[in-house]
Amino acid sequence: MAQLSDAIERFIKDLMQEGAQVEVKRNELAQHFGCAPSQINYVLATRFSVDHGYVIESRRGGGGYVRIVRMHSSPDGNLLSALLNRVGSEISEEAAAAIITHLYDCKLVTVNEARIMRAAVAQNALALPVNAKNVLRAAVLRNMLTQVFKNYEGGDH
Amino acid sequence: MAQLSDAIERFIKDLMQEGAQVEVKRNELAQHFGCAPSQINYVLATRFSVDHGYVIESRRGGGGYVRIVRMHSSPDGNLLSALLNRVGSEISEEAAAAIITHLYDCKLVTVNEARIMRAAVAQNALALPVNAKNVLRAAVLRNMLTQVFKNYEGGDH
DNA sequence: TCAATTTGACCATCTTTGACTATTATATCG
DNA sequence: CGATATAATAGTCAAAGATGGTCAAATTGA
Repeated sequence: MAQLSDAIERFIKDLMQEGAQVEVKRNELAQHFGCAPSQINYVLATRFSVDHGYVIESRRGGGGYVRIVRMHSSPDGNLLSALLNRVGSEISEEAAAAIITHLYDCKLVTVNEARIMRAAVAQNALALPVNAKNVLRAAVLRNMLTQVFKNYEGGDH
Repeated sequence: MAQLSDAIERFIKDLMQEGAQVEVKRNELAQHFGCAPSQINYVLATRFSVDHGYVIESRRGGGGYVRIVRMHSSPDGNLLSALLNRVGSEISEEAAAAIITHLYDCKLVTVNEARIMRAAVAQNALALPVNAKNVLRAAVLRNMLTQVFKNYEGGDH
């Protein structure tokens, strides 16, 4: 069997031929392939993860959707994964600041963006026991990093 | 399927093109879209809340109306304290996002900065029980807000 | 056998509708 | 004229509908 997941992956990538993002209805797609809706999530999780260079956005309820966004794939293609990896599950304020500065040095963020990011992961932003702070800081930083690498073409929000 | 709520939101915003306020008849609007009158209230509540920068005024009875007023805030020193106040000790992701969008509308942050900020306060950035998330989110947001206003006064780009 | 895939039951969130309530203007009655 | 009934609006809230998400068990293919 030609691997359902592969077929769905192919289908989505074809849809993305032009444009860095595509929007689908989970249920419609599932019906198109005659499979369980959650199969779609499986494909997204295994073939369109951040490590694969994609970000998924979705919305539930009436008029819901699933949007697959392809991130920059320039020389910085692997940088995100590398950085996310480096951040890991917890990180100190200093290390976080260093990573942010690195982003700035690479011209991936502006001075102001860097400042905002540092503010988000500063000690006093996290009112918790220190070790917990590091876990939290890592989560916040990972989220911001992913955002920085997103590629919205002409997108607006 | 064109998302009734989105269509109504669009319609109202188009009406507001010129002018900071617009007045409509709830029932007429509902009839125009062929929906229940309370649908209008839903749209107003979810897309024209105070956090989104709007205020709703209305009057019942004969000649009744619903007036949507866009708040305008100047980037003066009071806005920061107003916002910090609004954030308080805890805040939901939606409210935080709305505040950030407001900053963007006021040209106090760029699109990218706004995106980074939203990412920093997103649900999945905070791996904790929900109520704790709100407290944390408030702290992170307050820190970023303060930073944004520092940039503004320091003026440096 | 084992890892990848597929499915299904149950959960979370957003939207739409409708029944019931509250308020205000206008017509009517004494 | 003043009190009251009636009509015209808008508001609330909870249930139903429409999507998407999660997780673990079942299945499959190498």
